[in-house]
Amino acid sequence: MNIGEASERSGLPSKTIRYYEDIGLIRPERGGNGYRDYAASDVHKLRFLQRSRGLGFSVEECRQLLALYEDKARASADVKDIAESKLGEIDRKIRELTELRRTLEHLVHACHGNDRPDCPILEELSDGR
Amino acid sequence: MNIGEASERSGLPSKTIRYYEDIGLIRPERGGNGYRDYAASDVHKLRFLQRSRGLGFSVEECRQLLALYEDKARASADVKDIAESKLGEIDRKIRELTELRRTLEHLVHACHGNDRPDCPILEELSDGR
DNA sequence: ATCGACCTTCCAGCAACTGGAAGGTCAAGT
DNA sequence: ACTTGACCTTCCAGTTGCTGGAAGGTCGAT
Repeated sequence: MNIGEASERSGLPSKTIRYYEDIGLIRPERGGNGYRDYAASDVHKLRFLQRSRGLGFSVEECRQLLALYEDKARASADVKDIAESKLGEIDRKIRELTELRRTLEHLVHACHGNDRPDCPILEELSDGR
Repeated sequence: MNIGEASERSGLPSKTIRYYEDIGLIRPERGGNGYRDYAASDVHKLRFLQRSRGLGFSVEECRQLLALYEDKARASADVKDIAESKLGEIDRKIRELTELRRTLEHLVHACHGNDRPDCPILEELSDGR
């Protein structure tokens, strides 16, 4: 199947699929006309990539997960390790954002938001009390 | 003052300060030797940038905030608008990450994490039940 | 004089794509 | 047979916000 159909079936833009090939994540066959020719198993991998990227795994982590996925003798602990460290990262990000949110909300509440120039937000950014 | 001192006082790496100049956020004087020469007001702006970047504002938003900061006739509502939309963005990100966290945690819990190959995480990534 | 710490510019690279140009191919319609 | 338009190809450049390094100039102290 051509890249357009692989794109539709995997939910990834063609550009992204070509990019994934560039960085060695997939290797589709080529037809006599030079067109890429995707097998069902390629589409399967693309969907795998689409989902794992969507779960916040980096492309490099996806590469590892894909390798584990294809290694029929893998230990599930290896996969779990990756997922757990990603979970930790997500937790860290959520904590950071929540902290940010608190600060910003505090500032927004303190600001009158009228047409006069005095603004606690700018004051805070300026002198960082 | 030289860039090294401006860096220390603002908390921004020299590289970043030069970059901010490149993209037109600040314009320090130059000494006879070609060295950048930062006034106290420049350092003030750099700290402003350091704080607003830290609060999650993009460089372009920082540019707007800085312009408002320098416009003594600004309306505080303009600043509040920017801050509020940023707050909305942060909320969206937190929601997304929380959703991600839930899915990932579910998967991690379902996986035995032993040395056998069966792994619910890979299964989910593969067939996306 | 010379050393090290500073400063300068420029070029390249990170992640993970995305956009566009220039051109080849294919299937359908006339 | 010819043309149209949708598809495909490669390659180059841009995005965001820096960061690293190379090659070279300058400064202050010894």
